Amino acid sequence: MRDPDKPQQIIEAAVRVFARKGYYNSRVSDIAREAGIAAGTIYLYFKTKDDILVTLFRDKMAEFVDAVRKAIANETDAASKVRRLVSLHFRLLEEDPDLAEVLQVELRQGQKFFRGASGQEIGAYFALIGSVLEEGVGEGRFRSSLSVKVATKMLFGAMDQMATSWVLGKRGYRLADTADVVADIFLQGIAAPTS
Amino acid sequence: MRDPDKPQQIIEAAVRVFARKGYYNSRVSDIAREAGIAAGTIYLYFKTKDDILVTLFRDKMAEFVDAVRKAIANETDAASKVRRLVSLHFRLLEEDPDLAEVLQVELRQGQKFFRGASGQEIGAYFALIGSVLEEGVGEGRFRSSLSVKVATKMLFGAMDQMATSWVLGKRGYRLADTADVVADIFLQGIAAPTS
DNA sequence: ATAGAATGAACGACGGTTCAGTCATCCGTC
DNA sequence: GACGGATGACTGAACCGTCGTTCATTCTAT
Repeated sequence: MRDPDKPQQIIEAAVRVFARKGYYNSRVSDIAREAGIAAGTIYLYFKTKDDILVTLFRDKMAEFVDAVRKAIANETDAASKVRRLVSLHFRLLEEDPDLAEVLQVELRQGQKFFRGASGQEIGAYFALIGSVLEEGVGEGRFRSSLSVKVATKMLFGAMDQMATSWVLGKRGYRLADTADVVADIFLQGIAAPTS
Repeated sequence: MRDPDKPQQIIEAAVRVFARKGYYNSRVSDIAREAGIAAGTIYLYFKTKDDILVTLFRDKMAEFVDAVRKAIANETDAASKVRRLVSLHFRLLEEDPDLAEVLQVELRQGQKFFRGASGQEIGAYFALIGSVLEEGVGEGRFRSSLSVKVATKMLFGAMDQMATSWVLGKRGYRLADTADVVADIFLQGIAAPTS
């Protein structure tokens, strides 16, 4: 009988392999070996090699955004939500370095060549950040003149670059330890002038 | 006689082709056709396909960093330098959309798989940004407690994401028009508390 | 005439995908 | 309980199209 979570196992194997060698330098047979199955078996669960990457993006990003959404739901004010978001963003990547590698490095290729695939989920993350910022503007804590779109991209970009540097570097420090500094600078940047 | 700027022509052709299809989906013969030469000719000037990408990165990044360095040299205070840097960063990418596409999308792959190649030049850009921030701290305009390393990555990441969004989007607006907003938020974020 | 630049057809390696065969599991029959 | 056939997951060697790269030949400039 068909193993119901074999696709998941293949995805997990693919994350490890892609993290090590990158998508285009990974062989389907590498993924198969990593998953402990034959190359042909992968084609029982995925249409093509591309399909593996697309599914990986979709699953992992959706999971990621969901975790962040749940975590900030409890916080009461927008500033706290931003702090929590940054902290969790870093923590999630730090806890799964292979996934971090894949998301950080392959994501852009993904956005370009599998647009519809991951675009949805990335968009959801941007929307989530944007809604928090809107909330802060409503509270009067963030500048009323704030361009939420720009600020959203800036925060995401800042976090993303922190993560990328951490991934590409030797990982000689704890990424999550920088969360407060990042949140501080960003929050001060968008804060309403103290009346 | 060997044409002395044929390598340059090949690089320019490669930028256009990579922008269109991405590195791994581009054929050496595509680059040759784009450059109006035969495939074999490329191998008179470049050792391998990888070599084209590496050289492209090195040349273009060095050029980029140099342009920025020169532009900010005139400005008197650190804040103005930051404004000028952001503005030029966006303008340079906007003026050469193909290059923007390649740098934004392929750069990470590049950093990972051709590390030594582009790493040098990227590092130079980070160092340049960092030195401006140090200067601002020295002036007392930026927080004395500022983590320059973190702030550098945040600014770069913010600019990078603005550019990436612009590239991946329909380019329905002027990237350079957002430069002031970005600089404003960042500068307020790192500003010293008003005494 | 000669040198060296350019050509592009051909080569060979590579790797995604397929599919004929194997094997494990289940179920009906005796 | 034993047998055997049916089902379908799984295998992995082989296939085949795709390029990166080479090199014998042609072209061009001096």
